[in-house]
Amino acid sequence: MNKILAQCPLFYGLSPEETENIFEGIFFKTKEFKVGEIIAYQDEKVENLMIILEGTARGEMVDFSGKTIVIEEIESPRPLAPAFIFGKNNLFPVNIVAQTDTKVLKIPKPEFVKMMQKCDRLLTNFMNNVSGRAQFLSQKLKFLSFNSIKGKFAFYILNLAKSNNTNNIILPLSQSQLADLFGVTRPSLGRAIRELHNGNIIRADAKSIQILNRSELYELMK
Amino acid sequence: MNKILAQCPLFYGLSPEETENIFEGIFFKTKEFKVGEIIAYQDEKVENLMIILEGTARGEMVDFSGKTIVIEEIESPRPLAPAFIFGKNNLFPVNIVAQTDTKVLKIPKPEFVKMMQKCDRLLTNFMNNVSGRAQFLSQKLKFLSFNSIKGKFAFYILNLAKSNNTNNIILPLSQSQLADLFGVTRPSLGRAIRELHNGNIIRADAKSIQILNRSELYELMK
DNA sequence: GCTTTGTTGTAACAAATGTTACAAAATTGA
DNA sequence: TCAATTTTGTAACATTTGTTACAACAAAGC
Repeated sequence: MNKILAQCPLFYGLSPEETENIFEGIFFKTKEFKVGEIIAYQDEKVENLMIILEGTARGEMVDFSGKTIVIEEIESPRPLAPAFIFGKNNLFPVNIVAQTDTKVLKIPKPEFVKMMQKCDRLLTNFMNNVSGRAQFLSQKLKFLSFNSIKGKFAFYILNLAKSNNTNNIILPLSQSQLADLFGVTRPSLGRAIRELHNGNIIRADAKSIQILNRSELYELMK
Repeated sequence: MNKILAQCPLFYGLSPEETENIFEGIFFKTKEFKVGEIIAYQDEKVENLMIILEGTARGEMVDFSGKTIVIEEIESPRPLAPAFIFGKNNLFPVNIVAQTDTKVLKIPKPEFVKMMQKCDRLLTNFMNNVSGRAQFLSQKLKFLSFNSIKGKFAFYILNLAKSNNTNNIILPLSQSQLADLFGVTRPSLGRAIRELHNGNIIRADAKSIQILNRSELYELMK
């Protein structure tokens, strides 16, 4: 088991011996699920840290109509919904279904707290995991907050320009991919780019973009 | 200081003596800022847990709708950007500005880790805080993913109906307030409600809503 | 009662974006 | 090289939402 766990983000940087040590005196169990079985139910309280040891699971979002949509695949060895173990509303956000036969490690929450107190590496790994998720969501929300396509595009190319420290950018994605990323349609994005070009805010030629008027771009992000 | 900290979410449930104890042997410092001074810069690396002991600070945040940027006030005693201390991209998400003269407690990250390992209450308090934020963001993002006004409204009233277990709902907010919540304009929301009414999906009379066709509402949420 | 204030209903028009469709250009593979 | 595929440019039209404005109505306070 410890070999498997070494690949898990929560146990990064820990040798099998250290991991062995952390589990010393800790109560935990493993449980197996057949294909299609539900590992955890939406809105069920999260009482354990669950780590997939073998197999694959998927998070199914069940909408009101009962029609299911697959959102995410969780491969071994990865924790299930780590951001929902603590917090005020610590319920599984979605149903978790076994996509193959799976083996799951279950550690009760108080036991996991003990483990983190024993090992600062485990503590920071877990923190990094949960915080990383909060940061990811925060970014995504910020991105959604630019309400126009031009605003999103402005934000996008200004970031590219910042990291390259230049006014000339080569778009690393096709317009279709960008449109998907922005959650808009491809022709709409194309039109937005064209309008920025015609307004002399950027010069756009296929994948190559030159920034002509930075302050206008900032303006669009408001 | 310990009296102040007792009011801070991270130190909930801890007596002044326990708090005293946790700080034993921990390196930390306090720093004071005048009105208008910048306490932390956007994109600056977060190396310390910072807690406002006196005064108020403000940061710019995205609101519920994701559309308007509002100024969030951070009053003492509260931690600054706790979700950005750990994680891969641990940079301050926004500028944090002193709104009054403020006094800030700074605890270096490794020292804070030590503190959490000493005290499981502090550990779970911190976890609850960060996880709570991830859960909050997750909810907001889900809400934003309903791209039409009708979809948002459908989601809203179905949730109300679920918690009351009925088809008859009294809206607890005015249309203006709802519109703000959804990040849309009041007439647009009014029109959406009217159209649902005319389509015999709901019966709407001022604040009173009756659900006539659930499956249509589910459909709108896609 | 009356006035004030806030809430709701509604309409005309503007702006932004989606939808569909097609052609030109670029890229890729054989 | 050449055909097939992907990417890009663009247009016409539909849909959604925002903007502005005003009237009807209700609630609250005097």
